[in-house]
Amino acid sequence: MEGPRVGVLARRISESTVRRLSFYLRILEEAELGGVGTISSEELAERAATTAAQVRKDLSLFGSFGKRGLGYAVRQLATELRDILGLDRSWRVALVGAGRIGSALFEYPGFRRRGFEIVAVLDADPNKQGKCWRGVLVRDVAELEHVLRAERVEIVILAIPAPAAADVSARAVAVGVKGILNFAPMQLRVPAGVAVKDVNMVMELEALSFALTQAGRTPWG
Amino acid sequence: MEGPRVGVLARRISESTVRRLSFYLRILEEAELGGVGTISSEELAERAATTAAQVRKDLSLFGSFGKRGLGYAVRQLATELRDILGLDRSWRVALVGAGRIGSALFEYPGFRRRGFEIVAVLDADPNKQGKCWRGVLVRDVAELEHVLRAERVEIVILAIPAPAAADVSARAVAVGVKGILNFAPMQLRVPAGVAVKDVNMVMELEALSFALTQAGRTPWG
DNA sequence: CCCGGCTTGTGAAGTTCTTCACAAAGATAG
DNA sequence: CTATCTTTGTGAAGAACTTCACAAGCCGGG
Repeated sequence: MEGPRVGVLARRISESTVRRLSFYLRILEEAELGGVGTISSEELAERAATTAAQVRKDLSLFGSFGKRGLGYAVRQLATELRDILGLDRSWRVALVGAGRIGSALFEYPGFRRRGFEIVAVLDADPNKQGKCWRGVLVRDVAELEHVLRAERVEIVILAIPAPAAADVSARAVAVGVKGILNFAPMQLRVPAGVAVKDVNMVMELEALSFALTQAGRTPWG
Repeated sequence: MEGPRVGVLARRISESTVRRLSFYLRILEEAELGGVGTISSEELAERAATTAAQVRKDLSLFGSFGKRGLGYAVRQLATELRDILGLDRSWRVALVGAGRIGSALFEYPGFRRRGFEIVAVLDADPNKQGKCWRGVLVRDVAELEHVLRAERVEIVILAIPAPAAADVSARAVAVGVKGILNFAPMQLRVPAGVAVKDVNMVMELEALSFALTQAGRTPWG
């Protein structure tokens, strides 16, 4: 009804834009809960800690969703963004690594709320295998290929130590997984067409350390 | 002995550069363990999934650490990078939120290994308060200011739900904390001079969802 | 001691991302 | 119905980041 979606996507969308789109969506959903019907790029920008021009530019990459003089319809824009981000469906996710981080991720309600369903859990430790986590059996990581296929897994979360990550990643890719969320502190090598996102908490702390160190070294600290 | 450190830092260092520096450091430490004495920008680039020119540019922002015709001395460059990143010391960290994520973070050995010492844990839940985690008492978050001051905390990790994050963040900043690692899915507002890093796992999954959705929509999927 | 091969450090060019600024268009009031 | 006010969408300008390309410097061999 509005601008075309698919055709527009010839241009490459930057990672920062995608990150902001996620952010806008979260803000819109909050606003909708608060009963807000319409929102301007200015308001959206303020809550997302960016500029109004940036908001409009980001959205304009995918179409024309606003009304001049009025702003954006909150509910409609949220729907558009969910559609753009591929969140208008659910994703079948496997969690590899049933240690502390894996277990925290499994219990985290935010994933399911967004349609990411953890349909399989795997671990190399025999003591963890066979346990049942809220209806999901913890399987042997040796069965990875079988489980991924049987459960039609699309995204794999790696919550395992670095040395094991490369192997598991390669095997997952080999059976057709196209998305990996990697918590292991190492760079995964994947063929083109496979998306990897890294979450590296130590690196984030190191960036803080750098910032704090700089502050101490510069006069405007 | 080499180029000056402090003087060079007039120019702003981009976030991506800092991220890569952390990465280089990790690679160098691996190489050192492997007994490698010298490494070229080319090799470093390959392992960090970037380009040789990028590596040299990043490093050149802080000085001249290499030898032409030879490369970089692994051990020496690692030391330089630790110094640049402020990792030649230890940091006193408080963890707010003793839930699943908080507990996983507390147990994660990577933090301590890099000099980030969790010297205080706080939670709002009376059932968790009073417990002892490896020698660290879980305190009431109501005592935040007192604990942060008493323990001389420099960095706070927020592993609490979004609604509580803004309040705790403001109180931490008020007693002089200059660095915050935020796991809550919300944008914190902090005054200039305070560094915030966000870790948002749902957003990372959403970025994967976008990438996978795009792949399906484009011919070169 | 000199020469050829290799690798750094860095201006310049190229690319990508962000901000500016304004025409176009819908809303509202009179 | 017109005038005015608001806000979008978007070329163009500007800023930031990356890649190129090459002079300068170091090493090892003859």
